[in-house]
Amino acid sequence: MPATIHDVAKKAGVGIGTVSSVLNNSRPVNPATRQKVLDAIKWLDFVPNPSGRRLSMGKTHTIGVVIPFFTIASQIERLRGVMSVIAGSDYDISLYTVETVPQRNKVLQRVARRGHIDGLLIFSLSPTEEDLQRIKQRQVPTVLIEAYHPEVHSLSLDDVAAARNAVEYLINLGHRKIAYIGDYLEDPFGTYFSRNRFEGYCQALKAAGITVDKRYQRQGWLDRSEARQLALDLLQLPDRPTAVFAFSDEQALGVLEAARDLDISVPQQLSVIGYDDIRIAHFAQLTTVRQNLFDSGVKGVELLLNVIEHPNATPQHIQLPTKLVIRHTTAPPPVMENIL
Amino acid sequence: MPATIHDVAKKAGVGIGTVSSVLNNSRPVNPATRQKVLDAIKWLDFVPNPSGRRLSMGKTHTIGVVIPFFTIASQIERLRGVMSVIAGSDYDISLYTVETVPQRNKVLQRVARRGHIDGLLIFSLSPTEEDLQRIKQRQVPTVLIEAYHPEVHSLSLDDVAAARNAVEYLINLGHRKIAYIGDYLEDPFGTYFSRNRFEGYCQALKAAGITVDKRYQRQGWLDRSEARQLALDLLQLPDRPTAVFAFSDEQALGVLEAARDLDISVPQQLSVIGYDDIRIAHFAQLTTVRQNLFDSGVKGVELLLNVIEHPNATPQHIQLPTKLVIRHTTAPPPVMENIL
DNA sequence: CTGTTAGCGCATTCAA
DNA sequence: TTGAATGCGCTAACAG
Repeated sequence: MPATIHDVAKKAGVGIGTVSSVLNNSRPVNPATRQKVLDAIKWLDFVPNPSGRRLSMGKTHTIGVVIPFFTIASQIERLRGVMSVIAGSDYDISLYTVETVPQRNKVLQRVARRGHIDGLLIFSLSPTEEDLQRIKQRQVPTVLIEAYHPEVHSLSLDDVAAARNAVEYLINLGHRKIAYIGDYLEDPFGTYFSRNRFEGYCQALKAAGITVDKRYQRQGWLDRSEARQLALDLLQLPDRPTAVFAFSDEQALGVLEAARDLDISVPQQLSVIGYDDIRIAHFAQLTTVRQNLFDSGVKGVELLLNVIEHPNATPQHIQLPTKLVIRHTTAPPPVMENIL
Repeated sequence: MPATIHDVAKKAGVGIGTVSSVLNNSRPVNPATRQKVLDAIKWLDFVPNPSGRRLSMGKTHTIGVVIPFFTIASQIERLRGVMSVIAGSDYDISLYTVETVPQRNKVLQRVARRGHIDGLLIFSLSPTEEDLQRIKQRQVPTVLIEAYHPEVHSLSLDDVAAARNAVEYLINLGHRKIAYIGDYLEDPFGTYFSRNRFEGYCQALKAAGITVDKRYQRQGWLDRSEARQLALDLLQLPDRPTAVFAFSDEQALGVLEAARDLDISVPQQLSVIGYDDIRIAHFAQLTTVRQNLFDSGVKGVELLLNVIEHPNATPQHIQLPTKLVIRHTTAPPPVMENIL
């Protein structure tokens, strides 16, 4: 059995209060006594049991990180950002991945409460009204990343503008037949950004007087292989699009794979734009909307740590910048098309 | 403040022992009483405080997962495997990423003890003798994945054979000038597999009577951009290699990027083999040594859960299979070379 | 400056 | 079948 604070106290010939004091610097201790305690701690290889400490202090020193779509590279980049700041703090990270609705509910209903975690960092999941009531009632410090609710702190992107921007770029290159491959507009997790990106896509088309063509829209899971199937279908249309705007880099990569399957050269015959700028995007030379994913994780925990200290602060909503990164999967549409 | 077991007991008009009994099914409870308790629990939205439970039971219901090189895609795949089985258990995951030696030590010295976690899953980090003494002395159930020590349960690959196999494949294609780009043979974390893969590389060359040429060996961090630099250098050698065997897919991708920078076509002028078969490898059409990463995570926790139940089992060492996946970055060397 | 004690929330033992 | 009491390891308040 590991040593306890009592063992240390006995070994050092002092009371446990003194040991606790040197452990936490919670009150002045005579240097000589302190040294005795320190020696005992070292001798016994003592580290305080966190459960005892938690119970006593009513703090868990743990942050719950809730991540859906864990297969998606962008989530990992965010998590890396989170870990980089946590490593320098005295918090632990409890990881909750969400792949199904029951999992989502389990986390939000059972775990998201005081006594379990000190704060909750939620990626890409916008809380429902019901969730929100729970969170507020339980007073769990919460920060959303890439999600939004007016009453919860959040970091998010101006998805509408970013998507509109990307599609405008395609239009300026001369494209008219621009397809959209995205997530389901209404997904069971209650995300909202698919709607926003689609909205931006529509806005750009309308502003340019291009009719929004249903045939050029496809929905699927945030998954490369599914996007590939959708793109395969899309690219075999009699009047196939000359450009595709994808909801995410993962899906854009699926489109690139489909183009390769069909011997359609990119960007000569087909332009592709993604979203996120995950690390593979660079390798694939993908034109994409960059969001600084690592940074969003860093900023997210920093905000959460702040909220834990000041629980009653009014909700902040930080907009993270995006930027269109032009690489080599976009070009003007084939000339043939323009002549016809 | 959240409801406690006392609140439930009062609300239901019973003692806390009874509440605990229905919570844990630890002893028979009269159906009517049980229902009263259940109603109170639901009414109060009560979930037991884990710190209390932990302290009382001496179990944390938490598994620590230690992951170095978190930027590397292969680690994420393993973690996904871990999460997939944890989701169905009543364990939580505490994530510890290790990017520096102090971080490594902090985890192994402070966190790796009973009372903090019930078990430890360590990726890609072989414990030193000193680490081992600590682990054994503290009796922390531990499983290593892609690492090895005779006295700790482990899942690993026959790296030597897998690497030899890959290089033999290159030799059979006709290559003679085969370079190796790898991790540092002695890294500060105490991994060992870089040595093994390098050993396999050397074995294959020697068996074919090819001299192992120092000029064709490069070492760097497990990182794509660094591998790219190394490859840039390698490929500008006066008598440049016709094939590169990389320690990991990440590094192989760096080699591909370097080849692209230098307008060297793959596989016509240069063959490249990676290791891991991370998801990008498929997109990049990379020939690689496949290890089932997701599965290694699954098997790893399953073993750990088992060890937690049976702490005194003799150490198991499971060898995971590998397989050379031939895609489109390998081909016979350029004909010119053979003529000369 | 320091030892003692109460209490954090729970599981579990001992009585009843 | 159940209630009350004990202790898990710790922090913090209290008393000296």
